[in-house]
Amino acid sequence: MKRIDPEWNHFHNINEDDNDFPTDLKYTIRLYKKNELIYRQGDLCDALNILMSGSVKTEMITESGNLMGIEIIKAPRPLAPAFLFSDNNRFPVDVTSLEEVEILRIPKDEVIRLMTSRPDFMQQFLTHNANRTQFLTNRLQLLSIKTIKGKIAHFLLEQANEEGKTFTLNRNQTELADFFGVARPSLARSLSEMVQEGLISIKNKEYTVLNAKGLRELLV
Amino acid sequence: MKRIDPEWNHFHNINEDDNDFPTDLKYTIRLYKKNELIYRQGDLCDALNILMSGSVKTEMITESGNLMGIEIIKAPRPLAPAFLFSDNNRFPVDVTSLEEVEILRIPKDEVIRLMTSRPDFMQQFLTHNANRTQFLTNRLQLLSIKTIKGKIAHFLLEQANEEGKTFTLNRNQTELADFFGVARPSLARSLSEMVQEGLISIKNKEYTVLNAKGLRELLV
DNA sequence: TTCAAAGTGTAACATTTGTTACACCTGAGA
DNA sequence: TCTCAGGTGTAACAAATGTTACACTTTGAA
Repeated sequence: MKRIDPEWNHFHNINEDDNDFPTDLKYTIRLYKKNELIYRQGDLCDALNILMSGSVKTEMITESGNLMGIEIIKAPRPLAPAFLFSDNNRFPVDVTSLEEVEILRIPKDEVIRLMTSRPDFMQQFLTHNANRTQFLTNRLQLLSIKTIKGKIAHFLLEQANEEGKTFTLNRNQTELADFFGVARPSLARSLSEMVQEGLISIKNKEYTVLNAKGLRELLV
Repeated sequence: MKRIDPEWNHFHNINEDDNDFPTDLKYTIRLYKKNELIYRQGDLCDALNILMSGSVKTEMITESGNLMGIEIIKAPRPLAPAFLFSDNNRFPVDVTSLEEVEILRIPKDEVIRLMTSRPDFMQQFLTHNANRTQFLTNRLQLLSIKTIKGKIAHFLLEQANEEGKTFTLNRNQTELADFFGVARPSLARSLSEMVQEGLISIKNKEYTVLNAKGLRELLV
């Protein structure tokens, strides 16, 4: 079985080709051509939608850390699984196909039945939701820090296990600035100030926390 | 049965006094005195903790919209239910009792068993998580808008169903500024500029959207 | 090695927001 | 009615961040 994105394996596990696929599961598969409007903002979300192949464009928040704006989702992934069970179960944004798209649609009742009959699926579903909540909480913490230095401190303290330990970031300044939601030169300025203040040291993409206590004071 | 906060009813439903309380459920109830450290940041979270009575202090993000900082949680509410099923199932913050506290503790295995055996409980659990995710997503959207005018626009467009319709806010400027995470005079300045620009009108606490299209352009 | 593209450091200036301070208004009680 | 506390409008200034521009460095491929 193809395994692309570890986080979404459990949804990819639901696959017609799978021997384990429940034979009595009620579901539909819908195909969309390129540039079709799949869901409109405000549409009722009464089924679990799993993007099986292709890619779509939405404006939701994603695991990658991007906010709002246009967002591209690639198969295999569920579409807005958080909205299936919420009280206000309506799509928050438009969903449009970017290419030929295949969507597996399992009605809410069936999802519930599937979960009660297959504890492993239920646990995977729960884990997914839990991970997403945790991600959102983290992201929210980061964004709620007002100053750029504070964001940097939060991020570096999370990365560095120990004071004085050196670690390599696989993001460049531009990506880091996007992640923080700030302008690139502003990030560079803050970084160089923090180096001057002796809080951290940077050599290429190798970062070292020199003064963890000082960093913590920036978190406000 | 006491029903304090509608969102948490389903957890309050699990109550020893309840006729419906499952007789074979394995659980423990722990009592804490005032100012005891209940959980420490990094502690393993392998059970569903429900605060049955009393109140505790934490630093998590809450439904009320407050970010980080010290947060007070009053019974009945679960403590960090999102972390029970997440891959990184550790408490993100310290939890300390503010008064005498009673905590119902259901092991993870038992929670799973309870959910499979009682679909209504499962659905309530799912709905709670879904609502929380939706809340966090909303909050994140708001925070990811950089300008104060943008935040105001986002908020007012959400409140106003129609252009030209007048509605009353039950928050004063100070509360609104806290909600947006900005300084009060800055909010007032932005509001009065938006009134001057003809986007909205304000009379006491009655707000009217005059130019919805113009507001949408502020969302960037 | 050479060269172009991407990444980085930094400066000058513009813009936005925060801070502080104070005057005014409004409404609930004495 | 008076009074006072909370809420609001606004101004002057400070601080942080964004914008634009450009030179330098690193990297990777020809």
